Amino acid sequence: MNIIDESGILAISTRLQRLSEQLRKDGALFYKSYGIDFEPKWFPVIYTLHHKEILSVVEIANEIGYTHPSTISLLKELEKQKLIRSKKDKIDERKRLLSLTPKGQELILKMKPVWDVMSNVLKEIADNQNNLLQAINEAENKIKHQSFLQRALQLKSEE
Amino acid sequence: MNIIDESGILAISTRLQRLSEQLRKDGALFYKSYGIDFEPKWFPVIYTLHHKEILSVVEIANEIGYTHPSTISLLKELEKQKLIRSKKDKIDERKRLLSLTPKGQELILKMKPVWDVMSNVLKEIADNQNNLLQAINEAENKIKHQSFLQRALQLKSEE
DNA sequence: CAAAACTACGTAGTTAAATACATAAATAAA
DNA sequence: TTTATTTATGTATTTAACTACGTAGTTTTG
Repeated sequence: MNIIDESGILAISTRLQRLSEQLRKDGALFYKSYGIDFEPKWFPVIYTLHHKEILSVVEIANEIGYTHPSTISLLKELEKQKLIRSKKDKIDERKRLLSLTPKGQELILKMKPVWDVMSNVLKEIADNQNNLLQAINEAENKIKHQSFLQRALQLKSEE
Repeated sequence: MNIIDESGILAISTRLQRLSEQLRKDGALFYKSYGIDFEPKWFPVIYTLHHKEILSVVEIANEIGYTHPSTISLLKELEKQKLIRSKKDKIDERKRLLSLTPKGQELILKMKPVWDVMSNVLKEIADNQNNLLQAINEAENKIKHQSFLQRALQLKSEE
C-alpha cells in the first residue's frame, strides 16, 4: 500500500480513476432509486442540449469536452433511448443537428431534483479541508501554464 | 464549458481521468528523455518487486491495488521486457513466484534519479492551496465511511 | 479419507475513453 | 472553375482498467 505514497506518476492517476468509477456507479444506482433509467455518462450531452437546444455533433463534443468519436457514441445511445433526435442541417449538408425529444425534456424535469441531491452529496464528499474540486482546478491550471513534462525537463537540466 | 461547473456526478469524474492521462503520457516522455524505455504503468509492479523481491501474482495485485487480471497483463508485459521472471512455487503448485531479473535491477538504478525528479514535479503540481493528494485521501475516506449512494439516499429520504 | 469449500491463476468479454484514418461537403485560392 | 484546404462526421482500432467465469491445486470438515 505504501507504494501509493511513495510512487511516482501512477499513484494519483489510478486512485482518481477508482474514485470516479465508484461515483459513476453510485450515480446510476441513485437514478434507479427514483425509477429513472439514466446513466451518469449521458448527463453532459443532455444537460448541454437542455440549455443550447440545437447543436451539431462537433459543437456538442466541444461543449462537453470530449473528442467527437466519443461524443458520437454517446449520441447513438441517447438516440436509441429516444431522448434526443437529429436532422440534417439544410444549409450545411455535412452537419447533423441534435436536439432533445419531448421524452428527453420530460425526463429532465424528473431528473432535476435528483441532480440537486447529487450535487449536494458531491459537495459533501469533495469539500474537505482540502477541497477536491479546487485542488483539481489548481492542478489543472498549473499544468496548463507549464506541463508536467516541461517542469520535469527543466528540473532535470538544472541539476 | 460551464457544464463542468454545474454538472452533477460526471464533472469530477471525467476531469480526474483527463488529468491522469496527461500525467501518464508526460511520464512516459520523461523516461524517454533519459533514454529509458519504461511505461509509467509498470512502475507499481517494478517498485513492489524491488522492495519485496519475491511475490506471487495475487500478492502483487494486492500490493499495487489492482485486480489480478489487470496485474497479470502487466506482468506479461514486464516478462516480455525481460524485467521480471517467474517460477513455480514448489510448495504450492498453483502459485507463480515473480522476481526482478538482473536487467530489471539495473534499470531500477537508472530510474531512481528519474523518479526523484518526477516525484518533485508531482509535488509541485499537486501541492497547492488545496493539496490534491490530501483532497483525494479525504474524499476517499468520506466515501469509505459512507458511500455516495448511501449519502444520497439519506438526503433523499430526509426531504 | 472423500466431499465441500476456498484459493490462485488464467481467459474472455466489456467499458469508456482515446487516436488514427476515411469520406464528403464547403470554402478559399490559383 | 478546377484544385487545394478545411471542416464535419463517421468507422476502426487501441488502451487500461474492470467483471464474470472456468479450472486446478489446497485446505477443511464430516
